[in-house]
Formats: sequence, C-alpha cells, structure tokens
Amino acid sequence: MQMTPMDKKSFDIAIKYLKIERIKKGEFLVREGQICNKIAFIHEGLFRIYNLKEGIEINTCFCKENSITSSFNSFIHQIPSNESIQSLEDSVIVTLSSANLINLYKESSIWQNIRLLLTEKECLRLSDRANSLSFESALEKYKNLIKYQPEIIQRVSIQHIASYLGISRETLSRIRSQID
Amino acid sequence: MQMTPMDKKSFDIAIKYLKIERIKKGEFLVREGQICNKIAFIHEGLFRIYNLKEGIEINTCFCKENSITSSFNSFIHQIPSNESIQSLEDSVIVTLSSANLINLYKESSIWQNIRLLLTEKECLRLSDRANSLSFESALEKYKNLIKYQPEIIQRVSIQHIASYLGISRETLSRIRSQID
DNA sequence: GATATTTTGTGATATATATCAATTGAAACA
DNA sequence: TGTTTCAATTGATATATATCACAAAATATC
Repeated sequence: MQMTPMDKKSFDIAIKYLKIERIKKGEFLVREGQICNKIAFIHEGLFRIYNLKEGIEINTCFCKENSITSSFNSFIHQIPSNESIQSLEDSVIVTLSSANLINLYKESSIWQNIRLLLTEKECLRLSDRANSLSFESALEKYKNLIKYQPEIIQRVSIQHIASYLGISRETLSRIRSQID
Repeated sequence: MQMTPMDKKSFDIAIKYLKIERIKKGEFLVREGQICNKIAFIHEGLFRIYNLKEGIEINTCFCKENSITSSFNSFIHQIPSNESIQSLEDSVIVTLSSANLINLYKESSIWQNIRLLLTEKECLRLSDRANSLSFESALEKYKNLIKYQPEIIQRVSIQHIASYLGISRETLSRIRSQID
C-alpha cells in the first residue's frame, strides 16, 4: 500500500509513538502468513509488495521514500498477511505499531480521517491497476510506468518490473530494446 | 462500488434523510462526466458500473439488492464521474444525497466509521479484481464468477459478463458450451 | 403471429504474448 | 583478476484469446 506524505501537524502528535528502524536490502517487513504488526513510513529506500500465485511471485506495489507501506489488511484487522513486503534497497523507516495506532486514535480523531483518506486513495490506485493490467498491451503498460513512476525503472530490476506489469521478463526485454 | 448491508440501528438514524426512487431497466443513476450526487442502497434490482475504454464499454462491477451503489470517487469529492451506472432490471433504491450525508456525519460519528469500513472492503474487492483480471485464464475467471457471484450469470447477458471478465463475447460463449 | 432487431453461438484465421532454450552481460566473490 | 552466480537478451516455437464473418436463437416491435 503506497500513500502520500501526511500533514506536518498530525505527524507531530504521533511522534512519541514512532520508532526509527534500519532495514538492509533483501530483508522483510512482513512475510506471508505472519500478522503485520506495524505500519512503516519510508524515510529512505524502496520496498516491493508481492503475492504468491502458484509458487510464482507477483509484485503488486513498489513503495518508495515519503510514502507508507504495510500489509494493509493484515495490519488493520490483525489477521495473517496474504502478501510479503521486502526491501529492494537499504532503507530507513519510521514505524508505528498497531497498539500505538489505537493510542493515536484516542488522542486525536484526525488520524481516523487520515486513515480514511489513505484508504480512499488506495482504492483509486487499485482501480487504475486493475484497468492497466487487463486492458493495456505490454507496451502501453511499460510506457505508463515510465510516465507515472519513472524512478521505478531506474531502481528496480527488469524481472521485478515485468512481474509488476503482469508480463514475462522476455517480453519486457524485447519492448525495451524496441523503444530505445 | 458494492457493499454489504449495514447495521439496523445506524440505518434508523439515517432514515429521515433517505428517499425512495424507482428506476426502470436501462435508466442511468449517473453518466460519465456528471457529478454523482447520491449514494443508492439497492432494495430491489440490479445495476452495472462501466467505463469507456477507446469507445468500448468495460463493466467494472455489478451491484444487486442489499448492497450500495454509487460513483464512489465522484460522490465523495463531488467531481465529474469517470464511470456510468445503469440499471439492468427495474429497480427500487433508497438514496442519500451528498448534502444529507454531511448532515448524517454531524449527527452520528458512526457513519464516518461505516464509510471507512465500506471503503476498506472496496479495496479488497478491487485487489481481488486486479488479480483475477490479469492472472486467471478465461476459464478460471468464469468458474470463479459462478462460485462467488452465481446470480450474475442468471441475471446478466453474456456480453456484459464477458466485458466484466475482460474476455471477448465469443470466448465466453465457447467456454460455456464446454462446461455444460 | 410475422417481421425486425438484438443477442448468442460457431468456424476460420490472426496476433500478442508466453514458454523454452541458448547466449551474452553484469555483479559478487574469493 | 579471474571465476562463479545471477540477470538480461535474443531466437524459435507454442498457445490462448481476439477478431472477423456468418448462422442460429432469442427478444422486441408492429
């Protein structure tokens, strides 16, 4: 789940509940089957979220600095996650535990609102993704990635991008050589 | 946007803001480009939500009795809708205007909560849809539709179902003759 | 009830993309 | 610096599904 920066004031209220963590490249924030016990504000670095579909990893989201990542449904409802979150670069994150999130809600109602806004934004992202995955050609998908998330192409390996776009490694490779 | 029934008590609070409407088959709740000014609780009937993609209608959701339909993003933010909602059967709906939704929020904070829950549920639906559209074969898509939304197959025409599943009319027709 | 219109089914063909296999290139390592 | 390991490219082939064209049902209209 990728989200935008939040307003400064609300952030200050939360500061006592937050914890800074350093994550090495390749380490996991959550693994499938675990309950996700925190939400992470990415200060520096990059993560991928992926599912397993018949033993194959399908990337569903890349989350970079100044956004939030978490296994959303697992975190909110404290149920086992159906997805894994792995860092693709050495990263610095600021985390909030589910226990402290409840404290935060008690302390300031603005956080409930923020949660709503973020969730609505996630709906839009998922809706766009559904359309892109099923109604765009491989070439269109790649061009739109360049257009809307250009940094991803610089920072993520071809195989992970192909998985995210729902096309094969080979097809993406051929598309790239055509474009340049 | 399809949602589940809500709790009786919250519903009673809202009752003075609600209005009953009858919609004939083929009529529209919203058309693309209009601002969606109401949310509809479907008492009886069936609707489809669709987008235009290069002049072709793509169905994104079917909404039946005991669920809610609205052009979600348009309604919440009062911006022009990018989708249309059309009834597929003569329908009876209970509507709430955006103005009255604000009244409702003032009167009872539970409605903010309900909105959040519904939005989160919609996220899950969209996430499932994204996966289904891009990683399932035509046959799997159809089988899952039978499994999870069997009534749709009885009540909706083949062409609309095909559009919803992201496959061609002809392919769906062939799949159906194989299965029976 | 007969005719027109729309929807669905079936066959032939085209096409985008997957898959398999081999090669090249790049990064990690000792 | 050379060797090992992993990632990306390229070619050949297979395959699912789209598209086109037409026939058959079903539904609507007069």
